[in-house]
Amino acid sequence: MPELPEVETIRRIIGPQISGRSITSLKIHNPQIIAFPDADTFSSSLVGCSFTGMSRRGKFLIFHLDNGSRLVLHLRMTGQLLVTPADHQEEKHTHLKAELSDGKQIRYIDVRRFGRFWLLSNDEADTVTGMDKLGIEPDNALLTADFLIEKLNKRKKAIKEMLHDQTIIAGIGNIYSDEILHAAKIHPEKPCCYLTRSEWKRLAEQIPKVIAWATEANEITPEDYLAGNGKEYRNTPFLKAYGHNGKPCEFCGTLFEKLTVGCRSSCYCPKCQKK
DNA sequence: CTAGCTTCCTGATAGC
DNA sequence: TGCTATCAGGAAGCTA
Repeated sequence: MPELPEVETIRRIIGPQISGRSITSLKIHNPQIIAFPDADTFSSSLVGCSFTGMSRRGKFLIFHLDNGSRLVLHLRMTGQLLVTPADHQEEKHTHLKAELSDGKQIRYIDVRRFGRFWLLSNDEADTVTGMDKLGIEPDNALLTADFLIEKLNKRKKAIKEMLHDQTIIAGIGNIYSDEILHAAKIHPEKPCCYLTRSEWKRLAEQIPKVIAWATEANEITPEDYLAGNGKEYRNTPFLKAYGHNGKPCEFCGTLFEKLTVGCRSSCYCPKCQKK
């Protein structure tokens, strides 16, 4: 379940390890992970390309190539991205392996195979990946109480569900919606149309704050990242709300309770986050 | 336009 | 011990 902070961590770790290297060969073990174009075209187009850098948009990772095309990856639930020495022990569920010009390999591992790759030539639009529909990044200065009110004030849906809507703010998933709502002291089930102005204001403040904090908490060396096979770096031990059912709230000591909101598990403090 | 439902997938865990 | 049921959840695609 990598969300924005985890995806950003991956970008910071992997980006410098691939920049300037080219792909000398590529093997796709499971074509299902290639969303566009077909696996054969994907493969033959990539071989010989050189990476110029890596960026991120919401939960999408974007590899920039020297011929102007972009390799896009969404990790969904269980995707893992590694740069490894050639002789690194191969993980189960490795679906793609690319040899790099420096002798290392890029590997994509995904237990549940929800993750997807796209290869966009330089004239291909973002409609192919759906990135065109993404909302603003959490650190965008446009993210104010007024922005949230304009987008969400009339909606009846629970605020927790709306935080997951990637077309409004990109990058928030189930972990950080719990963290953000706890930090902003808002009940996850509260319908958007009942939020007060001061609650919208707290949300607008806490969204970038929580995401920035989590990104820093995630910091890791490339060595430790590889040792954990690209999945054990996640900041679960630092979280303050997600998965804290039965544990005390850091603000008031009240025990967290569990709730299902829109088919998603949710932890909240019943005293700080009143409905 | 919104809302609700289903699909994809495997591994960990709970219950019997 | 060994089996089955449930849950984890991001996002697309569908219907109403």
